[in-house]
Amino acid sequence: MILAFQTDLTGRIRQTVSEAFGVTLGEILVQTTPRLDLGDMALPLAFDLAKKIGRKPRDIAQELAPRLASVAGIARAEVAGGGFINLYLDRSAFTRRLASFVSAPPAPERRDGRVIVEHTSINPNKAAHIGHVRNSILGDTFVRLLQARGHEVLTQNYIDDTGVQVADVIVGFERLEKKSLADIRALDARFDYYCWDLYARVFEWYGEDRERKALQAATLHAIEKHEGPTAQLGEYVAARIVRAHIATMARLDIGYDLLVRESDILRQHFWAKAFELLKETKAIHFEEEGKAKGCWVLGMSGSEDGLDENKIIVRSNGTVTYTGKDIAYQLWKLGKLGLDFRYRRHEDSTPARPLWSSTSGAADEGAPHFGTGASLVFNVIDVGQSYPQRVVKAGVAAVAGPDAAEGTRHLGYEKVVLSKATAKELGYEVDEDAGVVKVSGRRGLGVKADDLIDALEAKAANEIATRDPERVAKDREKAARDIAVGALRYFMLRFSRNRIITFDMEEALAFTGETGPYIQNSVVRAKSILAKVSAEGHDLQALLRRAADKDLLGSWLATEEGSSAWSLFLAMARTEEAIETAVRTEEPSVMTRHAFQIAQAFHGYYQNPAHTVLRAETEDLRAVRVLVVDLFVRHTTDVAGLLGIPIPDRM
RNA sequence: GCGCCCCUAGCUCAAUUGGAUAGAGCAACAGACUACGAAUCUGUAGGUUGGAGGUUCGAAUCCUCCGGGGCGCACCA
Repeated sequence: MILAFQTDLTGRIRQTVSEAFGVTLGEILVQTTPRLDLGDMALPLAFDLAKKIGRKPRDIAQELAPRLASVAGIARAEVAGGGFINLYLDRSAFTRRLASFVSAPPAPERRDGRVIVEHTSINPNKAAHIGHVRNSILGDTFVRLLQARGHEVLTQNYIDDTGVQVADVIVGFERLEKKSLADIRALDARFDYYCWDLYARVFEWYGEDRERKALQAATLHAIEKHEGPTAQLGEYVAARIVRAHIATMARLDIGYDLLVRESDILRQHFWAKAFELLKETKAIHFEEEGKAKGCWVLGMSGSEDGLDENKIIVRSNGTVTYTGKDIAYQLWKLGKLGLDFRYRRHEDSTPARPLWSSTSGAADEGAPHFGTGASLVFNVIDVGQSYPQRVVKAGVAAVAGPDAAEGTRHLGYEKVVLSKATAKELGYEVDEDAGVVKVSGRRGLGVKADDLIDALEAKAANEIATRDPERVAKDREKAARDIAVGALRYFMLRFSRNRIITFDMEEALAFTGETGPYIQNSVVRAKSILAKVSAEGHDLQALLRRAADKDLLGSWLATEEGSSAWSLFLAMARTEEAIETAVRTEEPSVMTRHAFQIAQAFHGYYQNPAHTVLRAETEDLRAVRVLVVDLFVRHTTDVAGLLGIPIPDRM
């Protein structure tokens, strides 16, 4: 609710400054003050103005402050420091505005143009691990934030079902285990876990005899040709693993609208079309000599980032590289390819969350048209892929122009490594000199996503059992699931994207301090207060109406208790701003900190025994306290929802 | 060699993108349950922001140099 307020405010400031100094201001920065007793908002604009009109910042501030004090919603304005103008809000009016906003949040204004977010995109050859979890949680949360900003979002998960990683597992099944499709179908072990081990074994097996590595290329070729038993096997294995990944991510409340399979990109001849476009626009050229003789290369020298490099797109044997396929895919996302997939409903589609898949078979009737193009595309891919992502962007720029390239965003994030302690705990051999341990799919080294979630659930169930032994098992399990999800999502989001996360089991399992469960706990407590007040015969609605009185609120907010509540109100009002910042800076961690700050403000308020609702000295006090708790519950449930953090009934 | 990222309290991270006295969590220490559930709260201690220069009203943030660590620069994906 703060954005509309600030828009009004900056409009008035612009007008006032223009009248007083005849200067038109650009962007007007509205900041927070270091401490609440210095005011609720701070304006550093006198510093900029000082340069423009050649006067001292403090003098300018002195002159402006009294004029701003008359703006609606501002109680008073003071000059502080070298020339800050600090604004004190009309707490009563602001709180009433907040209350109506929170009890009936307006739908965000719809923005033009569709946004595509691609995330997860795990190779379909083994179980998901913690690195993938970071990707998916980051992407899913960003989707939620975009939607909260009014964007229409299409969430995609790219399935590289014709890649070498799948081929490796197929080599394992065919050569190492001598299994047929029927044998594999009959496997009733956890399939993604089975393949995790098999994949590691295949690399050991390759290592024993160099000749064996040739099987990888042959198998890949068979899969790409989409003929014969090996290709059938590849299709089956990839599809089954994808379903395992979907199930894993569903535990974290992560879903998709569309799965795009690389095999369909090949069979719909997306690349052939993209190749034409790249040639037409002279984005790529044929290399007659030198290192890349006989290849089609994309020149990067003319690109904006000034890289003086060439990237091979078509090999001398005529096959296209992954980067080339990615350019085709990216052009499709932007609606610039002129081709579309056919679509079928996926097996894991539900009425609540429809899921579609690209297909080269028959299209389902009534399937949506996903290929109409997006104005903005976010690719959630680890930061190690920055270079190929830049190449893709350069290709897009050449074919579709600078706007399309600008709409192609790499939402990069650093990797997740294991702490030494956790690696040891998992039974891996650890080099004593190493500070951390890198995960390695080839060596089967890493923490599987489902194992991690299981561990979190077990720990949460344990905690509940010690605190609340009477609790029935079913109820306990549901709460444990919610807590596990809250803990994991918060943990993966609280770091900036460019931070390497050193994953430590003990740290990830923590439920105290700056964690998801801290936020969940604050809301659960608040809800239990409301339930109790209601159970004692108080009418919550009547109390809320009573609290809405302007004078009652005004005088109470001036008290010490009111100030404590005020800091909470102000924090809640800033949610809109936090969402805007998180989306603009493409940094979801902004939101976790914001949520934590709100929860912390509430804990600070309600923990004070002098602020008890049940034993309130007067009905007026009970009324305003109910207002605090009620607003907090409603609002924080929504904020947690933006982070994908569920609120259990009890915990 | 070239490019990108990181270095902030003992540890893990923030700092509204150049703003006020650099803040949180964990760990440590001292307190608070006869109080709407203590997964909580209150307090104490902890800093030459890797180092040195520079830019300006103002620098953790921008520039230059140096040091330490990580990643990328495939006819792999």
